Amino acid sequence: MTTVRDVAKRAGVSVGTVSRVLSKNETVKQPLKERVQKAMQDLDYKPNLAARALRTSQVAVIGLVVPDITNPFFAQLAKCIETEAAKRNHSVMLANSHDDEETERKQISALLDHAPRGVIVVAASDTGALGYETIVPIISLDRRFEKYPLIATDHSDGSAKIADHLYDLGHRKIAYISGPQNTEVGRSRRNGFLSRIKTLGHDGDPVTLQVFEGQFDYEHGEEIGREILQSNNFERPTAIAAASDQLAIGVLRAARDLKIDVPTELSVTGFDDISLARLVVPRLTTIRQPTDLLAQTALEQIFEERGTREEQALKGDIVIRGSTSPPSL
Amino acid sequence: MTTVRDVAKRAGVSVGTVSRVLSKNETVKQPLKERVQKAMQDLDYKPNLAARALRTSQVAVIGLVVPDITNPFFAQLAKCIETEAAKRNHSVMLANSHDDEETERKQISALLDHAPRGVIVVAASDTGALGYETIVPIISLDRRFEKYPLIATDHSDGSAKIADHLYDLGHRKIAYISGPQNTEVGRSRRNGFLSRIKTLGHDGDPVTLQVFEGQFDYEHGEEIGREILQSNNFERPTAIAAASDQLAIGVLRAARDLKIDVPTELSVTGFDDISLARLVVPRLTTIRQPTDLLAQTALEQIFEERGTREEQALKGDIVIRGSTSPPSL
DNA sequence: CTGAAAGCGCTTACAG
DNA sequence: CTGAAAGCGCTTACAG
Repeated sequence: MTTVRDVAKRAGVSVGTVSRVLSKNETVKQPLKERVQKAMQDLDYKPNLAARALRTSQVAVIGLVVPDITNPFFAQLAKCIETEAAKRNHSVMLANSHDDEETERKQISALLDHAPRGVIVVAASDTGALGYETIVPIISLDRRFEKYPLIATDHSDGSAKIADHLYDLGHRKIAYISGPQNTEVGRSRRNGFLSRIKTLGHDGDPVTLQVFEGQFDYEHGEEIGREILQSNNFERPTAIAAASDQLAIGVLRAARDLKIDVPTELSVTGFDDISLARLVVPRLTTIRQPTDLLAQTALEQIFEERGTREEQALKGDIVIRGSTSPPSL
Repeated sequence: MTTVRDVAKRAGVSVGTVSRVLSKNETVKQPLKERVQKAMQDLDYKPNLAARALRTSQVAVIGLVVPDITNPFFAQLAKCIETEAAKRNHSVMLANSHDDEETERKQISALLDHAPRGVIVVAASDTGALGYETIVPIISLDRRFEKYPLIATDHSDGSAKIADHLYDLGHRKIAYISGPQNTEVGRSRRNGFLSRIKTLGHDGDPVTLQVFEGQFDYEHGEEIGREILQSNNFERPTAIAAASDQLAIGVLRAARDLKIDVPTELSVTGFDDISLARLVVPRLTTIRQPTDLLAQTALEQIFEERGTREEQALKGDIVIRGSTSPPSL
């Protein structure tokens, strides 16, 4: 293991000087700097990160806690965060909360023990809390954790876009499958959708609306989808808007099982635009969450020097694909 | 920040003793030990991991490099690894190689700088290499990295099981879509399938076989699937075995587009058993990779003290679902 | 602009 | 069985 001492010796300078060129401190003059850099190269010097961390109480790591990395949307988010962190020469420590508050608290705590540059949390629920203060900046991503500033897609706006789209197509009997109402995302998406539909129904034709609730996953989509579609034909909606792509894909599966054709007999929409959304049959109309931008913004907030970290809501765009069409008469 | 000194002072012992109860060194007698533990609790003491790392040249972290965390199989693997690591109070540092050797090398290098307990690599390709030695144990998972011991499913055995299944159902015109042949997984799965089919065809009815090659992803499955299925009916195979679930799901999509019913007109099989496999329409017959066991074994190898790290091939089971049936006449 | 030196918080031989 | 002390490799005031 070569150390600053070895480098200093070879370059004929003090360890302080070596450290200063390492930290890109501009006070070291050109000729000396080059000599040191050459010595580092010759010796294939790599700084000991633990020693640096001990001195600076800071390690070039970003902690990331997600409910479940197996969820395609969180995987997408994790990938973007890793990419953004790498641009700043930071590594990412990943932990799953398994949608459990207690596990979440422990995971965050474990990450904080490493003294990371910051922690990004996609919260398991609304009520999770750390229970103590920390100097490490914490940012909520997609789903708010405790009091920490949230970077997220404007769920309400996105859902309203879906409402507009379905209404414009002519749908007047619509079912909405919301996410869990004990989460902010679940509520925002639902409120955004419902209030827009109500406005439209008030100003124009009346709209018949059914609302259901479930976890954001495939299984609930399939189950609730079947429930909705098995009601007799007269009551059956012509469109189902789901609060996530996974829910929507579950609905597609239920429709297929019941021999209900999408989109001729039923329109289906999702939210997120996971990569699967354009692979299912038919391809899913949905709201694209700007994952790159979410990740980028979250990282920016962490590296924000002036301590003015703030909430940010980013707009998502609607992506219209084959799963929606005008209702058949 | 409370330190060992604070704890020592409060407990009326030396810092050495505090450190010894911390490291579960059994030499500290019961009464003293309890006094120290009480002091730690009272002061809410948390050890400084950086300081510990500096002394021991070791941090409680497992590095994990995957080609792309967005790939559902790797996400599954990552989740299991995180769970296993947590059992040993280790955190996981995640990096994506984006299927690029150069990035992979850099990512592994960056992880090694943190002096982790071990690094697990799911290689991007066969030819990637680190180019230098390290004392940190490195384990290849699923796809071999350089010379490092590989923990993987017995791909050849799994593929042979698929071959048996299709042959037993009565398929005699079969297409195989292999993964990239510059990867060991790609080759093992292909060889396992082809050699079993050839044996069966030799001992029993002859089998007509077409072989294609692509990346392991959805897009290639769809593209190659379309190519296969658009050949005139006479030549069209009655079954397509794909080297991964993602490929198989792409094939399902192509079949759907071409109005070819699965399984009545075409049987389709995958490999991996990603969670999506039981959600597509129809549900996919595939080989279940024992992800928990893979993760567990990889971790065991890393923590193997006696330095006798060894290769291991774990059997995968066939999961028969709706995407396969006897060929129609 | 550069060097000498202190010290971050821990672990671990070394005594006793 | 426990304490006193050295030292891991770095960064950063403090001098000069």
